[in-house]
Amino acid sequence: MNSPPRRGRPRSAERRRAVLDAAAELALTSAALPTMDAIASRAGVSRTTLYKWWPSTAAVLLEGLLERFHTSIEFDDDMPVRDALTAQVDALVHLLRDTPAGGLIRQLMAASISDAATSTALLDQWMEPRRQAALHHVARGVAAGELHAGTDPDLVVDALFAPAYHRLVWGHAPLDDDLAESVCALVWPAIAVPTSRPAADPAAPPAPDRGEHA
Amino acid sequence: MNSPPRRGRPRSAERRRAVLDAAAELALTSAALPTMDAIASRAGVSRTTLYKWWPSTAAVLLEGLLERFHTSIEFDDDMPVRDALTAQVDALVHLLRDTPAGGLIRQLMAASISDAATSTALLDQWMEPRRQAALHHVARGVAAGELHAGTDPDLVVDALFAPAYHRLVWGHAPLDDDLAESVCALVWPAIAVPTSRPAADPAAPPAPDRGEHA
Amino acid sequence: MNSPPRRGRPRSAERRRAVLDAAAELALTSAALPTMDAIASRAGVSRTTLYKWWPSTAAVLLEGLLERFHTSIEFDDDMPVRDALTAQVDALVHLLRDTPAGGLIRQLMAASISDAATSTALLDQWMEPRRQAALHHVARGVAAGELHAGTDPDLVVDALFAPAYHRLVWGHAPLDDDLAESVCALVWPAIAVPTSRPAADPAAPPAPDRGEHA
Amino acid sequence: MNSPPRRGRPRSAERRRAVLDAAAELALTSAALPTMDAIASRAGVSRTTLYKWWPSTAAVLLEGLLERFHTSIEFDDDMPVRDALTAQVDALVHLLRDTPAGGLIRQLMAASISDAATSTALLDQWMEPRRQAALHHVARGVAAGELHAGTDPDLVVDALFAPAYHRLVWGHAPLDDDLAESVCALVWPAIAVPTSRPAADPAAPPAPDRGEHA
DNA sequence: GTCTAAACGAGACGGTACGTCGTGTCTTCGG
DNA sequence: CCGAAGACACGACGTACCGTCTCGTTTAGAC
Repeated sequence: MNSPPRRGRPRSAERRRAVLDAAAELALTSAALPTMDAIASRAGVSRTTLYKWWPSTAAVLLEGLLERFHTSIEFDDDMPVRDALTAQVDALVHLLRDTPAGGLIRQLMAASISDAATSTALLDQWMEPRRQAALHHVARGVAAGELHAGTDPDLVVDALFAPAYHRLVWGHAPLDDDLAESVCALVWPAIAVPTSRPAADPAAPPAPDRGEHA
Repeated sequence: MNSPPRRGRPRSAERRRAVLDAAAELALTSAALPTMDAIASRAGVSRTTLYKWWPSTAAVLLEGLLERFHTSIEFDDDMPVRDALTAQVDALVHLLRDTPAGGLIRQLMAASISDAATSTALLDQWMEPRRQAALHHVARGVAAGELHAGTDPDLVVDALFAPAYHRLVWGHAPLDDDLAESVCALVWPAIAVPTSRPAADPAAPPAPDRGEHA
Repeated sequence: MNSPPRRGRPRSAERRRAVLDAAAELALTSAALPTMDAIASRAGVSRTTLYKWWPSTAAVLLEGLLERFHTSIEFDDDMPVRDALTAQVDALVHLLRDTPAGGLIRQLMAASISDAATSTALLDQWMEPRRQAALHHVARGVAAGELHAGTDPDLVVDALFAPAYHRLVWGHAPLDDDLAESVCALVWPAIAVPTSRPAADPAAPPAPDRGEHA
Repeated sequence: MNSPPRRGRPRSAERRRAVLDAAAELALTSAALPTMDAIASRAGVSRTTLYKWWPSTAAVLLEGLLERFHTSIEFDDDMPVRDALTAQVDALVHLLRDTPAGGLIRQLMAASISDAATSTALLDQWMEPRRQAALHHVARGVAAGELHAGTDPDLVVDALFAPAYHRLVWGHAPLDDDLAESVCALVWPAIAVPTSRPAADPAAPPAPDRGEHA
């Protein structure tokens, strides 16, 4: 059951770390993707080693990115659906704006446009898990009768997340603190099933929808 | 009022055309940005001439893009606001999906991430005119009382356009024919002032939902 | 006998001067041959004009050189042969060392090595006139019985002039003030017919020839 | 005492050879200095490699030249001084006329005029060793009382060698078989201490010195 | 005085070579 | 077998001059 009796010198974990860190630092201090040369010399590692374990700088960057931010996806199923979705978008906004992830994602998006392998990897390992988590909450909402049955989950999820990426890439507007909340508020009326409570007060019901998240 | 008495050999319009066309063709048949070398030889033009008029391949691509699609922005002020916005988004979706513009925009977005000059140019000359046109319609709607006064125009415009770019870049979902309509429908309930129709149903007003947060 | 009835605008003498001067100045302030571009802009003349009148920078330089130093060749036939030859060599040494001619000749020699046209022009218009003048004096010496009849004039002339050019090009030793005199003294004993002086001391004759010039 | 434990891939000797040969061939079949491009493609070597080891085509040429003709300098101290010097000049004449060295030297002289690095290298590695060897023989002659004590060694050496280079560069006269002998004969009477032979005929001595070589 | 043909200025253009940078592969040695 | 060092081929970069070309604009002498 244990691994086969590995022969030869084992791979050095320190060097892997050094490479991932060096790549991230370089990516964040320059507009363009770092070069293999630069990563190698910054990490104090030979180019040979680099090419042995990663096919491109984008691959290095992606591995570092995923390792650092592998959490930040899961959310409680006990949360109200709207809160859960808002929290996810909000987490993304903070990630993109306040952590190195934003810079790395920018570079990786650029790389993925001209490189199919990067594109696939980035989609599968970064985007899809987050999309699936969001889709899960949407499905939960539909199942619970909180959301209209005809809701297009993909569209809703894109509508929620796209503005954040859009502003990250184009830079024409800031990633505000309340962006997540605002976007959810913008989408919610169209998908939420009106709660059939006493309905006594026509003005009240909608209010709770967002009063507590602002 | 005529042009100044041009000295020297005039610039060749044919060569300009050949370059713009060659660059576009190359960009559309390969994943990565074409090289200056490739554009020059494809266009039958010397590299020197290329560098004389354009600083980078992205600049060539952008000029060709703008020249081909300089229209497609203007919309009738007599249209209902919602129709006007939907038409704009729809025009973008068709441009990105059914014309070379989609491929060119992808490449240019990638380039703009690592090159500030391209970023500025693309934003100013492609994105801003379209954004302004959309903002104009939103303002018109607010002025006419069709949209809530507190509407955040930037957010609304981003919410309308971002999904299309998002799908173009990530490719995780198609640019459907009805994407524009769907996105507008998703956003509309949150921003539209309820028409004083029979007004029989007091539960309808999603409106109060957001009047105060914009 | 007069020139044909010239039509059109005549060539500008000022520009010709400006070009020749600019070329010489540039050649003297840089190790390498000046470029056509540099000459043109320095002279305030268009490149077109330059190419119209001269095929290369070497041609410009040569024309300027010849114009400036077209004299400095002729010497008196009444001078003693040895003095005449010494004076010629001395004139060359001063030209190469104390005037711009040295720098120009260096550049032109370099150019002539890789360009046949320059080579021919330089040989015909610079070297040959000087060689012929020297050969004339040698022939005069032979005719007057001052020099041995078997003297090889070409060899003697080369022996006299070569050291100066050699030092100019290689720069391993200076062009001394007394170089001309020293070289002549070195060659003279071998070619001079001994004057039938008292001839008392058979060992002495060669010594005085160079004792006083060394 | 052995070499340090060489790390990395060792330099390829074949490529070095290929480059040196290609450069020499190109230099000999064209008037101008070969280009780095041409050398690289002729040698089947990448331009990068070329630039890694040599800063210019002149450097390549010089290295090839020195390697091929690194001998041809040393001469026997047992030889009579005059014979030794004549042999040296003769060796140079043959080198310049009958081997590729002549062509290479021409190109290198041209290059050295406009490039200080080439100039220094050519002087130090080609000219100086030969000059020193000649100076050695002259010093030997002075020490042995064969040459006048006041002889200027630099001048004598230049007088001996300059004519050969002069004719190589200017091409106005051929490098004859007997050039070395003729030049030595021309210089000898001025520097040789008369051998105290019978000294019977005071008029004869100079004559034999050159009578037979003219 | 025109007329006119050459000289001239400005600058676009196709080329060739430059020297550099980054890539990815290969070769050799040491841990 | 891992890793370091470094040679190497390749492709693109952006620049410098080259020599040619195509315009428009002088300008002095011929008519």
